[in-house]
Amino acid sequence: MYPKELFSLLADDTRFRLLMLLQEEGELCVCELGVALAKIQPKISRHLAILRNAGIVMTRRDANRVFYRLLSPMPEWINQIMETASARVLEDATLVEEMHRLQVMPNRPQCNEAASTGQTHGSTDRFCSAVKKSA
Amino acid sequence: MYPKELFSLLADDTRFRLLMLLQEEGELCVCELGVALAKIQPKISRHLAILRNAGIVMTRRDANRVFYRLLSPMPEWINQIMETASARVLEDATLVEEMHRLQVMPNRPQCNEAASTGQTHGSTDRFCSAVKKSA
DNA sequence: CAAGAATATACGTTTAAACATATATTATAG
DNA sequence: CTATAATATATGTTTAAACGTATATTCTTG
Repeated sequence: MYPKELFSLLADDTRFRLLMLLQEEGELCVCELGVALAKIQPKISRHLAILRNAGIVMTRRDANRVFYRLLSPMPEWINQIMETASARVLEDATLVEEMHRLQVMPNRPQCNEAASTGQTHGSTDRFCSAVKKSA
Repeated sequence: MYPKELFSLLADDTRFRLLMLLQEEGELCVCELGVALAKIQPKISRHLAILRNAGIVMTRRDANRVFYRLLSPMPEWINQIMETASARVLEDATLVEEMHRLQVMPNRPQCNEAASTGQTHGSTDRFCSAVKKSA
């Protein structure tokens, strides 16, 4: 990935907040991210798809939830930039509000909640990095 | 400046290259930047204006040339991000080509060339940071 | 003063990103 | 199988950034 591409990803507010949240929280599913950012679902999914196609996040399916987290290992230069950005972000109130919405979220899925409920139909918990080729 | 604003500045290719060049070369006038990037003058000026209004570059007038350089002192977090980016940039050939075009530029102005030619009409060499308020 | 050089901006157009709504996909539960 | 939940994508529209061309500004030289 070229610096310009990374900066384009970070220049959109929704994507920037998604990445900051994943950096702080580690792993979140689409509905959690939607609640935290208070944005409608297709908007969250669309921006997550952009991040996924850029190869900067990974996904894990668990039942009918999809959990997102930052690519690991992350290239060091990207890591440095995101760390610097997140240090700045911690200084304003937005992230605090987002994390609060998460904490009071009704029916918030615990990580692996469904996975510990026992098997149902198909097997779950597979990882994929899903970098799609551009058109 | 918020991280999102910085990333928006860096997401445009012309602005990104302008900043990388200023970081490597220290101070360059508009016509030098135009030659290095091989772009038409209004395009260079327009993007320099965006950088200037964002407060990330400073200008110095010398005769009828205007020299640009990075804001100093630069906020540390911005500095970190630009350093990380420029380390990546040094790995590809584009910057080398740009600096070569500078070296072979005909009538390339030396820094302070006109200033050392003696006074003409008005005084020059004033600094300004020129952060314009947004509409 | 007029002429010319370097830079800046205004204006109308083009391009690309983001959007909301609707619908498709994938998986679970019954 | 059907119904429902979570997520993804397709489509047409809106918005904002970048563009090229033309022109204005600022300064120097004579």
